[in-house]
Amino acid sequence: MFELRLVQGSLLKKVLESIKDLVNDANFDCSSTGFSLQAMDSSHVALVALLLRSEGFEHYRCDRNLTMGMNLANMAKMLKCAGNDDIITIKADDGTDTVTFMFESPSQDKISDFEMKLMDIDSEHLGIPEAEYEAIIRMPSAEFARICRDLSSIGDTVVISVTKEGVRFSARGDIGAANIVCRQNATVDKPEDATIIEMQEPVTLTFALRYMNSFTKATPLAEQVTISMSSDLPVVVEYKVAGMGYIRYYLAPKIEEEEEEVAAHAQTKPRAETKLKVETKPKVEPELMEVAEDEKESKPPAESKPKEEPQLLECHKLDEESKPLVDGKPKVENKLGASTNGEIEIMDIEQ
Amino acid sequence: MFELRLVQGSLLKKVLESIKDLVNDANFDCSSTGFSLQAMDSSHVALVALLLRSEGFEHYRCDRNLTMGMNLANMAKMLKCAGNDDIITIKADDGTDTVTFMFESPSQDKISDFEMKLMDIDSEHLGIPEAEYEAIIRMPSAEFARICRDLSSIGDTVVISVTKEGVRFSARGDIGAANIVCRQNATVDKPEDATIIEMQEPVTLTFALRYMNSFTKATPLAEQVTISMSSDLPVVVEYKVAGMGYIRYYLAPKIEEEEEEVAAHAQTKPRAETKLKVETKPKVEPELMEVAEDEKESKPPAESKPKEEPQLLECHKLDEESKPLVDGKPKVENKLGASTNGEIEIMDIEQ
DNA sequence: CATCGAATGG
DNA sequence: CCATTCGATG
Repeated sequence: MFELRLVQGSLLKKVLESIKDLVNDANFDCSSTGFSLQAMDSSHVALVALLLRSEGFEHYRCDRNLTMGMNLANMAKMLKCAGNDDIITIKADDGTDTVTFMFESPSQDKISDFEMKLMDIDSEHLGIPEAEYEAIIRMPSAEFARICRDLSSIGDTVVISVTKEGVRFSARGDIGAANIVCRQNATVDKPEDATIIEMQEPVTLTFALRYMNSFTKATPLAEQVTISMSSDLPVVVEYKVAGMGYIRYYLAPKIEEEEEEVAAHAQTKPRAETKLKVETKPKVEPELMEVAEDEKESKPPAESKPKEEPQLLECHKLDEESKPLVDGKPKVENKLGASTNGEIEIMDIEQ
Repeated sequence: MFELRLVQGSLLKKVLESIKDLVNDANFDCSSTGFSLQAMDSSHVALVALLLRSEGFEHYRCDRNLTMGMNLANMAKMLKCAGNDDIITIKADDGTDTVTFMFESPSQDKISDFEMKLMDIDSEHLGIPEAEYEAIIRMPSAEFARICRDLSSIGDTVVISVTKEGVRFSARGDIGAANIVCRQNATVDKPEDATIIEMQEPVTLTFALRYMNSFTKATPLAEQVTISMSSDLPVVVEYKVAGMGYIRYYLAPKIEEEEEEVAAHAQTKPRAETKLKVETKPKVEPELMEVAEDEKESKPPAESKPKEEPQLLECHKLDEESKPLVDGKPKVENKLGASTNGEIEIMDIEQ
């Protein structure tokens, strides 16, 4: 039996709004650790990783690991029926192929339950590599969203360049070219307005704005966004889910051409789409999740540190032999970087 | 070299929103006097005249008169990328065919620049006639917009009748007829709510609501609108741009038929479109611009008074022999009425 | 269905 | 002044 209860139901609503445009169907992995999802977008260019840790819920019970395949659009539809102040309970009994969403109004005067059929989804189980990122930008999520939206009206592609002075977002297209430069401004006493750049090495990468704009659907979840970049690695765009975990989006960079070429190119023919290639992991290697320390201190993937003895959890499917938990709150190390299967590879398609 | 800097960038954004629906491509005329534009709408029925005087900018530099052909939709797109509080700088270097829009966020933490290609536009250089208007209505712009919108749901055409008692806007169509009468109410202590009618002669004119509704896109620019009318002359709908100048829209009246005929007509066949015919002035007669006194006192074209020796400025193209300026702030009289070229003529098409 | 613009609330 | 939401449009 699986049951979770979330008093701040609006969080779950926002989470679904943040991923439903990118992914049609996906498996939610339920374990004693938490409620999580990893999925590629339908065109296999981007990847979403969601983690909602069990500690973030007011009630959380997961007798056995379990995978629930859901149509995210339908799930979002149902969650839209919850008031923003409603308490949401998700329940799945063993041996049924349905999940139930329960919504309690704050006053307890209205109680709804919505039952949804589960789906059997070919689980491409994804290994997400950890990396040391050369540059990590932390900035107001609304500002990032605005920049991506603005640049979309100029071109399809954004070039993000990080230097010590700041970060530059550039686009060009038929009607002209644009550059937006954000200076570091950590000195603000309002931390939510800060723009902070941690840079080991200058990095310049190119991305499809279409996906960036999908990512920014998560803006309502967090006032700040973290953008982690390394040469030739997928960018990680992370939004924290307050007190519970995160949504991370991964997007492979477009293969860089020479600057001049890029410019000329943009005006003559569309650029080839670079795909984020993730090896599908056929239920062999257990899927891993990170349990980070308190939100305020947790760092982007690059900086997560091993804390305790790794606890492997098979989240992909029910596993009768799943390993014992550590006093009910298993500490699971992020083993992503160490994984030999399921690496993300950059593959240049069509060129 | 040409450069202007406007601290209240939202003004420029609004200006473009006010004209981009009416005009596709247009030449901006840059001179030491200011930044201006005259253009007919794409169907040659209406005319827009924009003037932003150099004194209205925080910085204004125009070494030589210069014409910049722009696609207004693209320009509007770029300006949309400026925040409402941003400072906007427009720059054009000599010998380039591009213009650069720079946006500085109030905190200076974000600086954007957008480069746009200029176009070579057949400049129909328009002479705009001045006239003594028989009736001038001054009223809240929002109220005027509301009236035009409301009447659009009844008919395609508005009849505006000015009498001493007030102004009547009428429309009729398949579903019925509507009359909206606004009384003069100058007594209000809130001047922005006042409706003032200056009338020498009762006037009744008929206009296509479609264009009126385009004009009201300028409503956000000014709390008051001025509507100047004379028999058989184009109406002038003017919105002041605070501290800088104006946008004026000109629209030729439809040829009046007898009231009954009009009613019957409207229900049987579409009315012929009356076109605003403007003689294209092939760079012969210098284009003139009005430099009005302080905004609060400046009057619509009909009432502008000669103040000093007229100063002619060739704004259409670089003119090495342009006349000297009066102590750097040229006072230019509106010579529109005196112009012998480029008159607006009413021409009844197709009937 | 999706995207864009307008109106309203924080 | 910015953000969200709703309505309208292609």
